[in-house]
Amino acid sequence: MDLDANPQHQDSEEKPKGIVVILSGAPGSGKSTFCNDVLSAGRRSWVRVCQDTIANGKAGTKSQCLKSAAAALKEGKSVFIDRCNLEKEQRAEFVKLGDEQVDVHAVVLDLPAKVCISRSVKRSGHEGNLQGGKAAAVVNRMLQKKELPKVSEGFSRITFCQNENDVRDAVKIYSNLGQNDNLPAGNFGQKSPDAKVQLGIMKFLKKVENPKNASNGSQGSSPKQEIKDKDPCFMELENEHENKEGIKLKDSLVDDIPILAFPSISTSDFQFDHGKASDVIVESVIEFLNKVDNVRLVLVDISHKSHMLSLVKEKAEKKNIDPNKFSTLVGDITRLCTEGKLCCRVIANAANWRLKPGGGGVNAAIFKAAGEDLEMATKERADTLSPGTSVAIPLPSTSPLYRREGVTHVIHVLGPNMNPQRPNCLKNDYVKGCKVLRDAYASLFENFASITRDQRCNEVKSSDPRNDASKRSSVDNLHNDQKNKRDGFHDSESNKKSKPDDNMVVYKDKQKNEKTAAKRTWGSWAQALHQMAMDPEKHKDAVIEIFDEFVALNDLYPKAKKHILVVSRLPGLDSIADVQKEHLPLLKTMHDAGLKWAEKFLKEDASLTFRLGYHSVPSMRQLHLHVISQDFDSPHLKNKKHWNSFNTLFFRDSTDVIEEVEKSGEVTLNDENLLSVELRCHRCRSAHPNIPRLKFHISNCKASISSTQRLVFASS
DNA sequence: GTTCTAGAAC
DNA sequence: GTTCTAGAAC
Repeated sequence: MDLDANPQHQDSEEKPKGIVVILSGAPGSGKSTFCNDVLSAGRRSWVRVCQDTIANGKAGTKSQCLKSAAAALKEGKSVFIDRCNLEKEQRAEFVKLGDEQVDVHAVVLDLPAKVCISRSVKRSGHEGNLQGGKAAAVVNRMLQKKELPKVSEGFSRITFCQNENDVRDAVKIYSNLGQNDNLPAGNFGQKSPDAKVQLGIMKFLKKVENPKNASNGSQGSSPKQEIKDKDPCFMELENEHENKEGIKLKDSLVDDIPILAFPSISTSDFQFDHGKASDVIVESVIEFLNKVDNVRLVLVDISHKSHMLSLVKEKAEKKNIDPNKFSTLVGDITRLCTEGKLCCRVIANAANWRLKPGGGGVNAAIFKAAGEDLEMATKERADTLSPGTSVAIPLPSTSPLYRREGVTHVIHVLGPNMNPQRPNCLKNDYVKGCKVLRDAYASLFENFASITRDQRCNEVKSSDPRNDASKRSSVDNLHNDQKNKRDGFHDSESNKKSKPDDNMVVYKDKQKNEKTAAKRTWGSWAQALHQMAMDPEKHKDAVIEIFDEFVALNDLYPKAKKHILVVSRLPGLDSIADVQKEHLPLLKTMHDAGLKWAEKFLKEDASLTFRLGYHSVPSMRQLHLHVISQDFDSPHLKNKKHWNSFNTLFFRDSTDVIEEVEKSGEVTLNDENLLSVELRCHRCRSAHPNIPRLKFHISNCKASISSTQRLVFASS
């Protein structure tokens, strides 16, 4: 059902409606190209109102744009508003151009930050004159304030484009629009509100957003108002220095709302009517959200053109369901976290009654992604499932779905079957069908609620060891804040708090022993640390301290002003993957040694900040703790892998490692895929297209480092 | 882990 | 043409 691709002809009696299309996108997102492409198709009389050129080819004001747009509409033309329009407030005046005769659309060019930055940086002679090195900073800052348009702002149609293909499709749709055509209303192509980059910062900025601006109620055109009226491109350039310190990450931006991602039940292979199913989903969601606070539900479908998603989204909007509590999301439910869309601990599976892998669709995908662990864990809990019920399966931490995505529970749900080819077909009995489907969702949500209750309970219990850790040293100003990560980007770590039951611990230990039996092999170049640890006397040049349990040495290729390694001397303990409970005293000794060095360096230079931790998958053999200052000011930091190995969850803070081993006897390690994620500043989380630009940025960024990391500062 | 370098990206 | 990345070899 390609609702959005087919223009609808208006009744010839009716006067054709005008359209205002408000483009929304960062510099470099392709707004001007979009307009020009549509204009050149020439099927409708369009006017492009561009703030960058409105004053005789030069930049003008918002009110000039409004005037010009209104005039064009009066002449029966349709209008593109070509300015960034990233924030609701910046769009509001333009939305008011709409009336019975004029529809207001939004086209959101929500392309990856990296793409916009690269384009902005390289462009020359762009009308807005946003070029060169400042572009990256500007684009990042603008994206942090991004508020995606909503129908409730007054748009009749919103088209979201997340990549070039989406843009091409949208251009096609508007290009094909004749003077007497209009387009169906609604949202098209939207991802979850969480899918955007830098959500954490955005949320924070919203929360504390400049109290000084809040009082801006003046109607006249004060100098302040004039700046406000300018397109943010300009504002950012003019105010860049003032704004530079504007970003401060705070604990308050962290939210820890349990999320359930679930597929639509019964509407795929079981052929349940989509209209009825979407009603049931929306009603069930409302009922659940009325009972339970502080949870989020996300309906997920892998297809961009999902009929179910658009139906549900439309109905949810009509019912005014808070989009923060319930939303729809296009994505692979088995890869939501690694795809950067959503990190949730609990996912639902549209299961079959035998609770067996295979078939197709979501069921096959989830069983495949979770591996044998899920099959075994499922078998322990249930053999079959009746329609209208669900069963929650705790996922063993050895499951790839747990390790990679942070999923702690899979809830199998069985809905009603309307497919005569499958068992227990209800033969079109939708009275019964709807009831069973309602029961299925109610059972699913109830299971989810009970899991979150358990997890919350365990989180309270688990807070103690951390306090112990912080008592270990006077300089150990470790932040014992919530561990939840701010950006939802690779958030698996915060998911590891659920306390497994005793059976699970036994099971996990067994798996671990099997795993350690197959040791990894190390190349010749990976032996250097091992050799130094075994025979430190021979390496006096690098070694700075020798004890029975460990040696400390200067990293041969330091990635920051101060970067040392504390290397264990225990034979056979090659990496953090080999660590078990018996190694806890060693880990603590190494941590204390690392802290002592950090303290020493801080006495020499109090401006430094340190982090102590391990690489999830080290390149060098022999367990070693990195003690590294957070300036990352070093010519040896040359590539993406270097950066990401210290600035993603690939780097495991020593304190967290100790805590996890104390609790569960092993450490959660994160995937090497993290080494290739996009480059982000460790302070303000802005994205950068390449290493040289990132390094330039971090040399200037003054934002404070996230307190979710275990930092060591100078004690004052 | 680094170095070297082809070729992609700019 | 220059910059930057990523894969192979060590």
